[in-house]
Amino acid sequence: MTEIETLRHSCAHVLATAILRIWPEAQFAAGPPVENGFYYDLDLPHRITPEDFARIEEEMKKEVKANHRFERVEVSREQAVELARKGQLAALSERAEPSRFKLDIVQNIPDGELITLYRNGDFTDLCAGPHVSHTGRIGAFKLTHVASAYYKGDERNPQLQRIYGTAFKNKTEMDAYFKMLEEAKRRDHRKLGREMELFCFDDDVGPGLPLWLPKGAVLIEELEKLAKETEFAAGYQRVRTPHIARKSMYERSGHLPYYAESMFPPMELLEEEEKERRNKLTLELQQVKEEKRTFELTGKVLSSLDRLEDFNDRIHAIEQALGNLGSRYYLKAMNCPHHHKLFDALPRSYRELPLRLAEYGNCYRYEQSGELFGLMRVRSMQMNDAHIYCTEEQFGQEFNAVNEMYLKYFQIFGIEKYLMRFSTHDPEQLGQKFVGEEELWIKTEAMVRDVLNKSGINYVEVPNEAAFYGPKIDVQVWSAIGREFTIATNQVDFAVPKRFGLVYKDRDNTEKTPLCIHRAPLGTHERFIGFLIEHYAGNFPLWLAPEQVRIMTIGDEEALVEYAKRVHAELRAHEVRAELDLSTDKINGKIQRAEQQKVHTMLVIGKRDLDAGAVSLRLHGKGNVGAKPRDEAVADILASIKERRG
RNA sequence: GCCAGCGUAGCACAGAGGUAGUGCAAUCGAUUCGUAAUCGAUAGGUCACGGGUUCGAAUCCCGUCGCUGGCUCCA
Repeated sequence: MTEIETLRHSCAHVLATAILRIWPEAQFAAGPPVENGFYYDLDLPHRITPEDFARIEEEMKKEVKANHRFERVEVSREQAVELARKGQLAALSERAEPSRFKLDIVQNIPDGELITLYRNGDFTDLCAGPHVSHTGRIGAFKLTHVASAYYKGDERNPQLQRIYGTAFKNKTEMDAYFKMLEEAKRRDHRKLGREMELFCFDDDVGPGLPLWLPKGAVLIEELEKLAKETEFAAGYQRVRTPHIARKSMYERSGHLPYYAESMFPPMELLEEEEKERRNKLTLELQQVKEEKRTFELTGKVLSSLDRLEDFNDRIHAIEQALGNLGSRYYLKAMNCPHHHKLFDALPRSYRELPLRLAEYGNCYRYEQSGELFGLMRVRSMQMNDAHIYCTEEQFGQEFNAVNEMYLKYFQIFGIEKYLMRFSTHDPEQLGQKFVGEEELWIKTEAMVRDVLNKSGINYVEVPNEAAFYGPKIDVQVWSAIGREFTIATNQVDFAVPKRFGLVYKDRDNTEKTPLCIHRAPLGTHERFIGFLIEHYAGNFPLWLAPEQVRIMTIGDEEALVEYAKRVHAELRAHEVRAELDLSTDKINGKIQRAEQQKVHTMLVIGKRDLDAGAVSLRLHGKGNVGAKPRDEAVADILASIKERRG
């Protein structure tokens, strides 16, 4: 535990002490330090609200001022259990009620582990420590919010009240922290998205379904352009698939019923014609089954079928046709099955591999309402998806190429703070959580690890987190307000192609099942753009900026306006997103507005510029950078856009 | 989905039982200006929605929807 964590952990004890002074009946569960502070979970009939904070903080101040020593006491398990039963853990003094959660926690401490208590003043808690020496060491603290949390994080357990707070060595550090939080809030993509008119939500459309305004659509189109160029150069082929598919496909893929809850409920269609067909098929099925029974019992052949397998095949075919009747269509929650179908649409040869099918696919996932979060967690998303079908021999190289593509993108966007999380299988759970292909697991994981090590990327390996069909790499980033998100993913799949019966004809004329790499380096437009808004604080580089150039005149003399219009037309002819501000505001007002709207480049044109055939250049956030000949300025802008520079 | 808080004009906010207010943005007019706000006028609201209490509800109560902070979840 770091020094600051220790301090915050101690503050959690002080919080518990204060709460007990006000509500002696409070029952405490766990109170650890967390990333920017600490919390304590408690059960209390009174619902604590932010209005109570002042009162609680008042009591906490008294504890800090009293400067009690944190005293460490080692006890045996029996002693700890006894104290919990007597209600003396996470408590001020003896009380009738046992310390319920502490009792449970004590009983779950593994044998042989040292059990310690910590005392500050008349408060005693079960705690492994460490703590600061005295409560007075807590220089500054503040309760921040109250939330609820399931005991031990398990949905089946009761919900407790969780009080969050933060603490620092001194007030200066705490003030700096809250200032930083304010700064982060200014970057919040939800706020900037509204202010910059990038996207919006509408109650009639539905929660988690973002609508992209023209300026946001620009970001989407630019990212797609980048992806298409990059993927074209890397040998990908673009495909397009529908947004819906029949239930049968998701049964085959294995996504149903496991993921049905995360999918929008199906659309059910059963038209007259289909009803008739259902009756016909049902009759036929009965007939074939009867014939099969007769065949089994007597060996007599009543139809064209004359082998048991033929009967079974026929029955299976009818059942399948029936299953597709009265069609249930699902909105796709992932693109892979559709792409698998495209792989399967043509006979494939080893000569075609690796086959890389790419699409910005629209997916729909019915995320829990409480999970929705701006653009970062939505219900409709446009995914930078592609599936690479390859042989085992090709896998290492393909996976590495994908990885390099990630790094290329990160470089373009200047993304430095990220973490690659390599999720692997758990040998204990083969055949249950993970497909039972031990050799392939070990082999592909070794290949992935090798790629990661060779590229020198910082990564952590997380066992037991892989997809059921193979190991994966998730790229984690953090939003302005500190939430962690997977921004991109790269997964190996050696199971689903088999379920789809995907095969290619190999050199030796045998049919083989390809490996599949699922990859989405730019994740979804929604999350990626949400992240970029915060990453750039809305100040997009020129090539991405929704409004790249704004031309504004000083005054509205006819010759000036003509000149400005010519510059404007020239830029637009080169597909530069340039706008013209011919309003009657003073130049200061025009600049103010353009700065607030985060227009990347401002071309100020006054009489001096007109006479010199120049334009005065101003860059958002950087101020006036001086005049330049008009041709030079235009050429610079075009070059910067082409090279995707700032 | 669960717990809690919040929904007032496009945006940021005020009003806390007696019939709706400010700033910015918008619209119209005047202003002609060299790098972050020229002046004036006008318009804009079923106070999220539905029900209840009351002589009277934006305000109090209940329900629904949405948002926010957490928890759970995240192929």
